[in-house]
Amino acid sequence: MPSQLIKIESTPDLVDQVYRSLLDAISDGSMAPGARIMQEDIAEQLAVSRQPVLQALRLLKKDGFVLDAPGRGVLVAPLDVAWLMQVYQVRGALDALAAGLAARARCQLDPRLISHGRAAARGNKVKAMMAADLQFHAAIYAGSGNPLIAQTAQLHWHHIRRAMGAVLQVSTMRESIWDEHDAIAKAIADGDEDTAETLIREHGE
Amino acid sequence: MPSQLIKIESTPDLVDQVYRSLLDAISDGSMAPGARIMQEDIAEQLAVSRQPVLQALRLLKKDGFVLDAPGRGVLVAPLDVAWLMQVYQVRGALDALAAGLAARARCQLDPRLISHGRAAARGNKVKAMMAADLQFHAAIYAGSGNPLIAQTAQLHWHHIRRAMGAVLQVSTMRESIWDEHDAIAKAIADGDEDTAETLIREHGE
DNA sequence: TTGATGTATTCTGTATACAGAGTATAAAAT
DNA sequence: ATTTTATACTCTGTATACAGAATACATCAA
Repeated sequence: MPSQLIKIESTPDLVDQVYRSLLDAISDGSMAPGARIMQEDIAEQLAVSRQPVLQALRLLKKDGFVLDAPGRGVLVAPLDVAWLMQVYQVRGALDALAAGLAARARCQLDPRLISHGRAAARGNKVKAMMAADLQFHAAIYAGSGNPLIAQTAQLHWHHIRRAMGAVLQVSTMRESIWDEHDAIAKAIADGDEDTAETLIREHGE
Repeated sequence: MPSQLIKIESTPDLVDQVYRSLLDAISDGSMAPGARIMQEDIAEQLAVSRQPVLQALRLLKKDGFVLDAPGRGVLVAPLDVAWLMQVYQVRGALDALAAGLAARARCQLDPRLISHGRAAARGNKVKAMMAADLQFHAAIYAGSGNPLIAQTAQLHWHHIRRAMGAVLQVSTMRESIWDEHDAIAKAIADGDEDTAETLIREHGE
């Protein structure tokens, strides 16, 4: 054996690539809600056959990002306020669970997450703010020791990201959010489950 | 217009049928954990081409019921104790959320759910017990007014069903469970959010 | 007998081909 | 002019075909 070799990354599976590509486009709004999706168009744009596109669309359908339009193929799911509230509710419950578990594990979150978040909040790039927010929450998911939480919540974040990009509620993205994040991180580090859960619940508005 | 017509049920989509068929087989244990899945075999058994099978397997992979076995296709996900604990944790959080929301809505659960459950608990058919249990919890999900909860939790129940069927922990399926269910239903009907949440958390062991 | 190498088989993923369902358009009748 | 009907077109879902990757087996050498 020579020195340790880096593991070869698994095949770049076309279906997966198409899935991510479409998910990105839908999340960042470049595919408008309600827009009709035609397999052939996508396939041509991505230079693949319709087969991977078909499969990717089915995955997105399962996630709720596209809807069946019985006679006309599929549509990008419209942004429904009620639906979004439901997403927030579920994500809130997952956040609370994760925060509690992370607190029990006395997980020490990287302080840079918060300082970077504050820096982003002072800027005016919505994307950067959301990325920092997601990173903070993802760190809590990771700290919970339950990867299923991250897996489930990740999807919800894409829905939220979509809504954020559309509504552009920059005003609500205040630095006060990072005060709350700071408090949450402290409670988790102190192993104070109840406080962590309560804070992150309130944080969810 | 004649009287209102019942909506026509959507096309019976082969992918969906294969998906359900496989999910059932995996959940009830007729496809053993760790068993290797060959697309061609499944396709032949269900009298369809490999195409729908391929897509159904991808959906199951996303759900965690089958795993990639890089060189050997896919295999039925082995029953991992750690994984199952994670599933329980997440489902517990969803249950608590649903119970709280249902309580806020002062949802009246059908009392027959509980009487049927007690009847099943006195019997010795594991399947009937689990079905009754699921029905009770599903009623809470429905009462929460947030369909996303039901959708998410449904998948977890399949994982649990799989584990139950394998371990056959009949002993824990006591009638005491239905006393707890009864108390939960009462708390929900009374609109007592905190009690409902607390009870269902404890109920989750 | 054990190890390694080359070959054949097997299985997956992607592309192309085909058939069915639905919509839209155009033409005809009232 | 409006409504109805027929025809053509478009798009999806399924089947078949093809190519590549990985494993298993067999053969050969030490």
